[in-house]
Amino acid sequence: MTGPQNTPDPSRRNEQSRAAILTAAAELVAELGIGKLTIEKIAARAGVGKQTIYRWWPSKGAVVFDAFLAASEDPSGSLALPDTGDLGEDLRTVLRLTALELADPAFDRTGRALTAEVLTDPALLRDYRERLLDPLLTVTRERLRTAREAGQLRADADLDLAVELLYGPLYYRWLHGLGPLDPGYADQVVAAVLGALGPARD
Amino acid sequence: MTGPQNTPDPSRRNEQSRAAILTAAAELVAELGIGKLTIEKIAARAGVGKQTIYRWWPSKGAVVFDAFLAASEDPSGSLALPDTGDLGEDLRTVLRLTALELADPAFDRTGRALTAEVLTDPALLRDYRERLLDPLLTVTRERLRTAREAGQLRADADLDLAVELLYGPLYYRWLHGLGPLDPGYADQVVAAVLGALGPARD
Amino acid sequence: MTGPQNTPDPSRRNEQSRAAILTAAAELVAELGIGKLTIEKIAARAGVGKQTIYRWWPSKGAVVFDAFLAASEDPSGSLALPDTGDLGEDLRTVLRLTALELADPAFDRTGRALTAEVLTDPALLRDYRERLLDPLLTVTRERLRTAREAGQLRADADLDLAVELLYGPLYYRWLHGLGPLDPGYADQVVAAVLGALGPARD
Amino acid sequence: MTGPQNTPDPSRRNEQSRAAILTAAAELVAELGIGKLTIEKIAARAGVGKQTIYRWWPSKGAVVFDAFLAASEDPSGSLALPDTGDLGEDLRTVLRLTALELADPAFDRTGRALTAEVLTDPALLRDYRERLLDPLLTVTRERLRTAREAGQLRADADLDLAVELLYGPLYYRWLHGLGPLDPGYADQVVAAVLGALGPARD
DNA sequence: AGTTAACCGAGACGGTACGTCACGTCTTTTT
DNA sequence: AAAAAGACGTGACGTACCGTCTCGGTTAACT
Repeated sequence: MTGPQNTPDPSRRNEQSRAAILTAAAELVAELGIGKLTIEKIAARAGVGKQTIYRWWPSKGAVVFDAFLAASEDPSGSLALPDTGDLGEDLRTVLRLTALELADPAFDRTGRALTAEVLTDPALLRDYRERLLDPLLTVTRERLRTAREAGQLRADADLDLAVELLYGPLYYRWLHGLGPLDPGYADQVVAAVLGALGPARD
Repeated sequence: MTGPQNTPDPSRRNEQSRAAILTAAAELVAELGIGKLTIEKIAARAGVGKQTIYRWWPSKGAVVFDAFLAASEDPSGSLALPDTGDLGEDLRTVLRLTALELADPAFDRTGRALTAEVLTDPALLRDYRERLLDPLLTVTRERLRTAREAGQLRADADLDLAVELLYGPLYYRWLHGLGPLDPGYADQVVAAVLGALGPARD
Repeated sequence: MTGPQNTPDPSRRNEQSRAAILTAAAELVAELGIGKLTIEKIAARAGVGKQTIYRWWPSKGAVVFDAFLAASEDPSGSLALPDTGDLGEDLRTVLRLTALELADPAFDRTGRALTAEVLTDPALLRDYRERLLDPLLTVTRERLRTAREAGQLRADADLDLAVELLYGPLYYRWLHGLGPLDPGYADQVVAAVLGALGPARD
Repeated sequence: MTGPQNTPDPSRRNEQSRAAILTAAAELVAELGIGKLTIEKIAARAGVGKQTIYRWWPSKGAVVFDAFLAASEDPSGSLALPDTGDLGEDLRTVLRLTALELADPAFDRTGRALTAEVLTDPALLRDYRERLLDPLLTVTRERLRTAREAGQLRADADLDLAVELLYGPLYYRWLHGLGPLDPGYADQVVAAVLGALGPARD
């Protein structure tokens, strides 16, 4: 699923095997971390031949990534930010949730492993962008655009910059373990961004 | 060097071997990336026994990290931000340099590999914090503190937040390949931070 | 063909596939030897599904053996030794031809591979005996019997022994690479057998 | 041990591992035959890494052959034929023993497997010749030479031929399962050879 | 003529073994 | 005592084939 590189005819694919592999991968990455995870262990746990994994995925990282996606991808297909009319409130809601997820110890190991994998493998990064990151950034940007049109942001506010100012610091703090990722921090970041890009105050 | 845990008597250490190992590691990580790098290849290239590496370093990542440090650590021992009196100018200088380094394709592979390693190995992260990141954040914070005392930032500006607002977006953009890391972007970030935390405009 | 054990209805068999398989097997065994030969390669070269091979043959050796037979089996169905009336001359003719074939480098690899297969697989050995070896030994024995009745061999000559004295040494020399398999050697063997079992000389 | 091709420094070899490997190979070939025997099973049974096998032997056949040799090679270093002065008696002794060994069902499987391996692998055949077959043929030839000098064989008897006339038929009968390998058969062969190459009877 | 059953090509599947690589430990010899 | 060298047990790699199993598609033979 990760890449449409040169996989065989997908219509002949065994759906049970695919699901068993993703389940096994998800369990094992939580148990062992990605470093100790091996294709052989995934195959064994899934009750599947190794070749069945190699046939459909190009790398260990791709399997794990798919397993992660299978669990987290919004099945409804649509990702949406709240829009109460109050930009600050909406952004606080989103960033608080983001902070909460990053702060979850259960997420930490998997998240770091996946991040490391994604940063290091250009193909995975592309996939990650397309399937998770870009959609998130886009809906955020759209929420900001609505706000800008409503005069809640400066008319010349750069929305790409705004988005990175929102998520970048959280991510930075999380990866480097610089401090607590609590709702207060999320609020601080939102306040700073609004202070920087909100309507002129004089 | 990375882990001062329970290494043997360092006074008997062979300095030539140490240097050869770090040089070989640096070369190999540039040639192969960290994934294809192995202790055996480092030993072979350095003309050194494997045990000599295992004796002094706890992991492959630690060797690479040391090799990276040996090349980049400020030998003068002191890291400093410029202080021209104009905070904006000084921050632009620093962030432009940071952006320049991140944008350097030669740095990209090594930087990503190292980042992945560091994020994934708590011991390495600690080391990275102590020897590279914290000093950088500290000098930045100190420059901001000076500025705050000079009235160039709000009196209630949170300096930890400020630092993360500065570096976070660059890092975020770099890791995810979201856009160009050019001087203009650095300037935008600085402007936003000053807009958010600068003295009240009314 | 090899095993009439429990194969499906032979009337529905696709003759083109059968021929393509035997041809492919013969080519591949010459190119690769029997060790590197695989059912999958035969199927691929013959443009045939693997199941079509498994349906009709019990083992790789059986396919190869059939391929060999298809090429060498006397299609006239009758194998005969010359009978000029002079036993020595007739035996020399046969053994010289046998030596010639064994000495042919093109035969060497295939012959050895097939021999190894046959010696090792009792079912194949049975087949080999029935379809190739026994007929040969029988006609040889019959020629000797005629000669014995004509007084050219001792009346008490053991014909089974005689046959093995004729073929055994050639085979032994060939398999072990003990010396040249030339007409002279064939003649020597014949002379020895006639010396041993010919009519008493006193 | 089989081939001095490009193995590492033998002085550093672990003798315990070597012995364990040969023992395991011998046991397994008797239990499973050579076809079902695998390097992995040998390694597992011997409690040894696969690499330790690959380091010292070039092929599965070579290991098995070494195992066979280790068990059967005359440790005294000298192989000898009896010499009672009566050639017929001495040859009967040897051929009867040979027939006995070949007829032993316990030897049959291993012997056939080994023979197949040896016939098929030129390097193994060379080894087999040098270490087992040639010494046997040589001592036999020497016994015949002594007899020829004593006038028990024709002066012009070809000793290479004689040797092949002795062993060839036994081997032929054994490999093809043509008949019983009993002392009587051995005696018949000896009688024939003496009849052919013994002193002229008129 | 329509149905049915077998063969056929293709190739995915759960497995086993391959031969290689690197791990981290160890032993031997040299410096 | 540290170091170069490298054999060792371990275990994972990614590949090759095994023999079995669907899956459509043809191709007889039998209603």
